[in-house]
Amino acid sequence: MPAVVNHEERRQQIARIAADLISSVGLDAMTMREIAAAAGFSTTIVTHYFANKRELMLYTYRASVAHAQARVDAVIARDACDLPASIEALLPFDESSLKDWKVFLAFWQIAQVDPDFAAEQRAQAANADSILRRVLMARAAAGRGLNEADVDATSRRLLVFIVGLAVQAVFDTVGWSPQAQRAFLKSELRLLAGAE
Amino acid sequence: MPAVVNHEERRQQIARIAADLISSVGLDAMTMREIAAAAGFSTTIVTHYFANKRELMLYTYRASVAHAQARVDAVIARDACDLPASIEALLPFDESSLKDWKVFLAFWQIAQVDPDFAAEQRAQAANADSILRRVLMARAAAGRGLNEADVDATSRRLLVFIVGLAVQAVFDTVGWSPQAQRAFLKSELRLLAGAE
Amino acid sequence: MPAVVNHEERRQQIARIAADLISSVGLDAMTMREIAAAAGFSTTIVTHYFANKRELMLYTYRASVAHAQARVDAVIARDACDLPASIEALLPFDESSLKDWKVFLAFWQIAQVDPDFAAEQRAQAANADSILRRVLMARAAAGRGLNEADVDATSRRLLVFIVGLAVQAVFDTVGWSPQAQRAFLKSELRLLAGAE
Amino acid sequence: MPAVVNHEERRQQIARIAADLISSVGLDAMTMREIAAAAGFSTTIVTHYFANKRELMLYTYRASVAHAQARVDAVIARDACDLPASIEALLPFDESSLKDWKVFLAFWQIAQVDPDFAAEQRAQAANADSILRRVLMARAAAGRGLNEADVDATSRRLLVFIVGLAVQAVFDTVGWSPQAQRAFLKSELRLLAGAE
DNA sequence: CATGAATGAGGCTTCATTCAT
DNA sequence: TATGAATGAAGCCTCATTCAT
Repeated sequence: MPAVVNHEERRQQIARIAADLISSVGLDAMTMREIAAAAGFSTTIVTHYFANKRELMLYTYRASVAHAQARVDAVIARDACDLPASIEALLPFDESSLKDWKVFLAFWQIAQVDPDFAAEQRAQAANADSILRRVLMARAAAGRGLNEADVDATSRRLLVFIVGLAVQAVFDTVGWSPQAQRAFLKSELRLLAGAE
Repeated sequence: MPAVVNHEERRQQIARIAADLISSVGLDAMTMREIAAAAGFSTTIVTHYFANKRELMLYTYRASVAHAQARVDAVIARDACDLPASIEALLPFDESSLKDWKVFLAFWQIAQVDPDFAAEQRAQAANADSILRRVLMARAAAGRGLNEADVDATSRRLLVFIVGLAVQAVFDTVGWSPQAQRAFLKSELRLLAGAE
Repeated sequence: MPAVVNHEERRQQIARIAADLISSVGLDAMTMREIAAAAGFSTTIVTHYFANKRELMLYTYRASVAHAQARVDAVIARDACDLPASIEALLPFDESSLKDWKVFLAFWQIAQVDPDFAAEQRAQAANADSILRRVLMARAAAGRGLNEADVDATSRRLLVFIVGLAVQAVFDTVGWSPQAQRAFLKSELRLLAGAE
Repeated sequence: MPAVVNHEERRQQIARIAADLISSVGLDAMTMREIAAAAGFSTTIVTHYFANKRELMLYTYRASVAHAQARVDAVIARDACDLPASIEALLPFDESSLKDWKVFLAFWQIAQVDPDFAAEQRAQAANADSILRRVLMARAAAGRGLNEADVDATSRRLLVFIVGLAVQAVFDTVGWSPQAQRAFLKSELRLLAGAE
């Protein structure tokens, strides 16, 4: 009997290490060798679980996107109308989400010139947008907040807000502490509410 | 007397080529060889004008920042109170500014782990903020728009808005045409004006 | 299981090739490429077994020192009092020892400015000295030759003699044939014996 | 009228700088660039005075040999029979002669594989030998010391002694201070005198 | 006489990858 | 499944040298 190894689990483990390296030493320093060393494996094993470095990177990118998705899913499962919490789930509020954003930024560089990574980026944006829209619709249906006609524009505004804030927070974790982000978010939402 | 060549001019020429390569084939594909080939020079000449690839990259980054600065300076020289035009000057409205933003995004990946590039990023953010504040102050002094007390919060909001919008525009030039950006900006400014 | 290759053996094989190149075409012409070509391998394999060219050079230096050590050890194992044979084992008497001396001379240039190579040179000198002292002491104990009080001065004299002769022999293999070296050594030892 | 520059003087100046670099940072680090920088000149000027780096190196080698020659000439001019002083003039007794020996050792590496440098090395050895012979002959003629029949063997012995001692002194300037060298030389000469 | 510009060759090293075991 | 061996491509950089001024 061969050694029992959960294939998908291993891929996730490797991708997690890759993400750690990206956020700690940068995308350029994330070499196959470094990943293998950090995992305690031989170099060849990475090739065994991923055909390419490219595939590994795509997998890592998608994994980070999935993390964000999971975070916001958990919020919505609790309260489908909780807009502030949904947005917070998408922002770099804790170490884990900050790492994901660092991965995002790192891959944006590739997404500019690589169709597959660009598609992934687009999918991520579309997904975030649909999440926001769903929450906004739920709120509209519940009579809380704006009417359905403004959902489109508002979700778009919020996405721009989220991306802009997250980028700044990545580079200035001190100035953009969770509290600072929350306060800023609150004022933003107040502004939007007042606009109605 | 040696051959007459403007040293600084050559550096700019090389940096321009580097920026072109970054925005067209990506930062990773921007090799010394590629730059030299694109310039029609030998590989060694790049080292002749830049001690390192690192120095060349820093120079290229700073040059792109300077472009944006020059654009907004031109606007302010015309009318120090023109907030919409100032912001447009900072957004990826044309091919030239779009290229600059692509360079920014590319270097963000490095800025995450390299202190010098991080400093450059911070300087850029601080500079954009001070520009926005100056315009806002001028407007306040002219009695147009908000009072001075809100300048801080507003400039911060605008910067987040600009970054968030620019990032999206880089990845979706079709959806975020200049017209779309301008319309979005107008609604944003209206929102802010209504908030007073 | 991986391909069966004795790691240490390979390193020795590569170092031997390096030494061959040094003595045939010179230290400067001993490039990684040349080594790989001479070994019939790809360039990268040298890096596979040695982290640096520097490490490879140090290893090569040490290997040559070890050769000399092994030669003299063999002599002493046969007869711990055989001073002439011990000295001959340290001189460039045959092709093999001549090659070692060429390697020594080549690395002396580096030892002048590099601490690690300088340390290696010092260790080699100290080692040769201790060998000579041991033989001299054994002879004194056996009642053959000088008394113990003169061991220090004599070993020092012999070392100077060996180095001076070897250097000349390296540059004039014709004038300093093994026979010539042996005759010269004999007269030197007679001189020392007469001095008692 | 062109600028008055003594061609030969310039060559010597450059060679002196080259020798300084060799003894301070090593032969490998003695690049044309470094020489030019140390001289305060442009790189091209070195090429202007020396066709090749090779020519410059040969010139530097010969200059160092000439230094030693000059030192011993001065001694002989004072007293053609002063054997100890003649030998001291050939040993690394002061900073200047030590630097020359460092240059010698550095070029030995090249002399092993380059005919021209090898010829230079041979010429140097022959020259030192003839110097020693001349002094020994003068002493024999003056009735001081050995008879003419032993001149050949003795000069050869002394040359081996000088080279062996100098090499050690280069690597151990502390252990082989001028005093230590002088003492060692005195005992060597006594040994030779006693052998008669 | 002297310069900076420009070149081409080649150096070491690193990387992702494939192969044989 | 997992390994170390081995490869080839490509990276940056340095050097000595030549050219035009």
